[in-house]
Amino acid sequence: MGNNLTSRQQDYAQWYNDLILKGGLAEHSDVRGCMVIKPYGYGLWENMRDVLDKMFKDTGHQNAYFPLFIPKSYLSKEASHVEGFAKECAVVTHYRLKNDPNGGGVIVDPEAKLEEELIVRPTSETIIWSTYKGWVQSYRDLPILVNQWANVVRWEMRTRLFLRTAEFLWQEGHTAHATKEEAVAETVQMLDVYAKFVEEYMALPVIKGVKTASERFAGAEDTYCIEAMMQDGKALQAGTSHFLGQNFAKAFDVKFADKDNKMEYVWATSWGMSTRLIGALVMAHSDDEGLVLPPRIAPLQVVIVPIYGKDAEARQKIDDKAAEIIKELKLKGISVKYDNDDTTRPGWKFAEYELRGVPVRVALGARDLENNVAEVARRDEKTKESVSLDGIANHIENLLEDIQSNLYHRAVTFRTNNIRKADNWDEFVKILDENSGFILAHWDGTAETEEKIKELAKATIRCIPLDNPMEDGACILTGKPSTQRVLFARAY
RNA sequence: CGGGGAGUAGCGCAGGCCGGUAGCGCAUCUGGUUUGGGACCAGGGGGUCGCAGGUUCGAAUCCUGUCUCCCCGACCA
Repeated sequence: MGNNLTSRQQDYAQWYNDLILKGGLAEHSDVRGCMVIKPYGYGLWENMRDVLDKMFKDTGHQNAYFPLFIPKSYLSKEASHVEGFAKECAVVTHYRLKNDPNGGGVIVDPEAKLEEELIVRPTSETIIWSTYKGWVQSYRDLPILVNQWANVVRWEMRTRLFLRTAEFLWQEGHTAHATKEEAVAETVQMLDVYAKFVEEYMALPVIKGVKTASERFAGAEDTYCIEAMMQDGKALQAGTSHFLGQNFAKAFDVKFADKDNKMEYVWATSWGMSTRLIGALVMAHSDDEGLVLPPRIAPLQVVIVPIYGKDAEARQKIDDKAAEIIKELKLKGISVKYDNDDTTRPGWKFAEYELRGVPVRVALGARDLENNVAEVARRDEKTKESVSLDGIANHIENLLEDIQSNLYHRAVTFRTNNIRKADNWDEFVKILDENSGFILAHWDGTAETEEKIKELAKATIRCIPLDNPMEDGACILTGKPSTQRVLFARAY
């Protein structure tokens, strides 16, 4: 054996990198901080995208597309928004190249300087709200429920495949509403959509909550989030939904006449989920043998490996039986590959498909056919069983669902075992150092204390959980009174 | 952007201190035997040593610059 993967124990960060690269999801590009998403990784993204897209449409949203470039002046129209993004913007200053008169290849043509520089979108609120201004006159034009699938660029200092890249793929929903209540309801609804998607399809339990002021999106009144736990106990934000109040409507002067013919500013939301979630998926379920992918979004759900012998006739029988099984599986909408490539041997294939996280593997040999069985192996638990060929497609269909739910429950158990309460500073620090994971603790509610804790313990408030029970207590740092525990963790 | 490490065949690495024209394992190609957990035998191909300068009769090796990646910090989805 020997898959040359770094184990989680050895070096968690290296293990993650190995999985992404050797699992065939992505690789580094020639451009700093950018990655190439390979077909297998993109297949994963397509499945995630398709499911979410349907969920968006089922909640009344439509897709649209806005430009990659944003005039520089737009970004500065909303004060906290520009402050939040200014430090990581790529800027287009020229529109033409020319041959270097000194023979040094092509150079930027200094004659072709843009009058107004363009920002490559780090997010699209500004360009969208400047557009919405023209779309809204009356309450009858509302709500606007639009989503776009796009790439965005944030010039990050330090990048990691999927988790943080300079360019990434995402979706961003941007909605406009007549009332505050409606906008808040939309914000919460989309948070629920994300939570449902991540839990039911990614098999990853999340905690829904609201961000503190300092962790809030630049330009938002409230930022809601779902937080997931990785196997190293660190938190990863899996999706965000923002209630933007009237901030962008005011910045871009988007008003509407209500039923009483009074002019009002529009209420806004925005919400996003990105390719970063692929990183979360990898870190949540995979093991030292490779990727472990939830069946519902795995690019390939089942692989069938024939075990050939010398006998050509027996070989044909295996192919025929495999074709039958494949036909049945496809009728059930299950994706399946028959790997009868004769240049690699079965053992090699077993290891390879484990590395790639294919949920179910079926091995079929002459010996099996004699007994009317096949060997069915599940990736999540790495167990094998002999299954009768009669009704094997049904068996596999059930097995896929079982794997999906097992992954989810495994992740829930892990998270439950790694959420702890801390009632004073010593406990807090001890848990972070010895156990990691999430910590529920009291906080006095001030940004100063939050900042101090971050500085001292490198842990941040991930969120104030929704439906949080009220409980009197004392802040773990200052001892000042607090009415509820908030969720702390070290985070990606 | 600061600190540490690294770039030599598709992948993983040795060689470097002490300069003399590049090697190992895996992969690949051909032929054969094989096939129930990363097969074996025989033969073959593949590298401007990250890039650009410099020193030298001669540079993978020494010097300078530069780019990229990884790890740890500061910043963020």
